[in-house]
Formats: sequence, C-alpha cells, structure tokens
Amino acid sequence: MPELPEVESLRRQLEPELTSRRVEDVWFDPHPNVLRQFRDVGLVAGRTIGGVGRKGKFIVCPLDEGLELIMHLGMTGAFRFDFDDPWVRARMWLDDGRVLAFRDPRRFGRIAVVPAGEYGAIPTLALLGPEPLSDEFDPNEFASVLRKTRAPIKPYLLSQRPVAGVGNIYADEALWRARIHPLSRRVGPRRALDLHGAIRSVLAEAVEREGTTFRDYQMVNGESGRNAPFLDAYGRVDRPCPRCGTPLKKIVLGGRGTTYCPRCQRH
DNA sequence: CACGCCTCCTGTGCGC
DNA sequence: TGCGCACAGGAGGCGT
Repeated sequence: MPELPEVESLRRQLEPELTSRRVEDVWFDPHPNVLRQFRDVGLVAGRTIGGVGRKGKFIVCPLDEGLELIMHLGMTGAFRFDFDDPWVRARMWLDDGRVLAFRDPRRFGRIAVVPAGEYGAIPTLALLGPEPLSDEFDPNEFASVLRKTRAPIKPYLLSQRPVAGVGNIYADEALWRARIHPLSRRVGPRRALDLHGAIRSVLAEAVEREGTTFRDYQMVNGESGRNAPFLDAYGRVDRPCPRCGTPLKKIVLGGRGTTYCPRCQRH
C-alpha cells in the first residue's frame, strides 16, 4: 500500500536519522523468497549513507564508493528503529548504536545495492516516469504520452511509466477527481490535463497528511497517516459518491480492486 | 513491442 | 467455533 505519499513521509522521517550514518553491519533473512528480492545487500556494510532520496516509490540512498542503496517497501514493508519481531527481514547496525529494522510480513519488499544510477536490474526504476510533484511532470508531455497508449488508463498509471509513484489508492482517487473511467483507453488532451492536475493535488494533499493508512502502512514511529478519512473513492464501494450521491461501483481491473463512480466517470 | 495475465507472500475478515 | 477461501496490491516475468 505504500505509494508516493507514504514513501515520501518515510523518507522525511529517515533522512535526519540516516544521513552521515555509517552502516557497521547488516543482516538479512536467508529465506529463499527474501534472497530473491534482495540484491547485494551485504555491500552496504562499512558504507556511509550520504542522504535519503526518493524516486517514485523507491527510497534511494547514495553511499560512498559510488554505490546506491535502493529500498522498496512492496505491500507491507515498514522501517523501525531498535525493533524486533518475527517479520523483520533485514537489520542495519548504525554507528550511533541504533539498529534500523526492515519489517515486511509478506516479503514483497526489495532492497538492493547498485552502482549509482545503474538500474538495469530494477526495470521499474529504469523506466520510471517523471516525479509528479516536480516540474519534470509536464502537463503537455503527459497528454502526449497518454495519447500514444491504448491500455486502459488505470493499469497504465500503475505501470509507473507515465508518472512515478501512483498506486492503487491514488489511481482511484485521481481518476475520480478527474472524472475519468478507469477502463478508458482514450484520454484526450483536455482530460489528460485534468488528470495531471488531479494526480498532483491528490498526492500533494496526501503528503501533507503523511499518507493513507488503510491496513498496513505505519510511519517510522509506528503512527498512522491521516489521509484515510479524506478518500473519495478508494475503499468506498456502495457508499454515495461525494459529488453526485450515486453509489460507487467496484470492479476488478488488472487483478486489482477498482472503485469509481458510474455516473461521474463515464467512458 | 505493448499489453495482459499470472505469480510471489501472509494476515485478515468474511460466510457457512 | 472452526474452517476454507477471497482479498489486499507492490513489481517482475512471461506469453501473445
């Protein structure tokens, strides 16, 4: 469930704690499914963390020696300090005596150490679209990209290619706000501009509220994000559309639950 | 080659 | 009460 606002909130919490810290040692769960998700994690031992950045849903930390630490929370990933339970999949001992724990019950999270900027082994990061809250997310370019695809708009948004960081919750929210049907295969320039604005506003508001806690997402201190009560579409099947009162409808699209307003969001 | 479907994993909540 | 099952959804991989 962590999408851009959740990952950005975590990044902001981790940055003051991790910047300039040296990683004394690292441990990770030898479970085969964890090993498949992790790549060269041992290389972080002895390295100093230069900062905590973010690209879409990936946390990207520059290390010395020209390396980068890439962390992705998957569905249930979380960071805690000096924390232990059976779902901790990795630990990093820091030079201030604290231990950063990566907790991930479902083992969908990923951690990798790569040469800085070399993302060939991480395809979604290599092909990542523009950062939605930065100037690189250009409305006209977005419209032009949308014109070229024939995929239904929602799964296309989830691919991370037209724009970075949008997941299931904020895709539903942005499409509802822009009044676009999630199955729409043709999003013209006018609607593309609406969607561009909706993505920006939905994400920016959620960042301000430190993310949406629907199930699993927790901040570094264990607290929940405050955005859930402000959701208009996601998770509100059969409840009235906040705009027109029509009961919201739920379909499965690309294997994912999708909630939308059958009246406001037409094909 | 873009697209669509399946898989990975485990906790939760529902109906019977 | 207990069981079985659908569901939650990140990204990767593979078939068409």
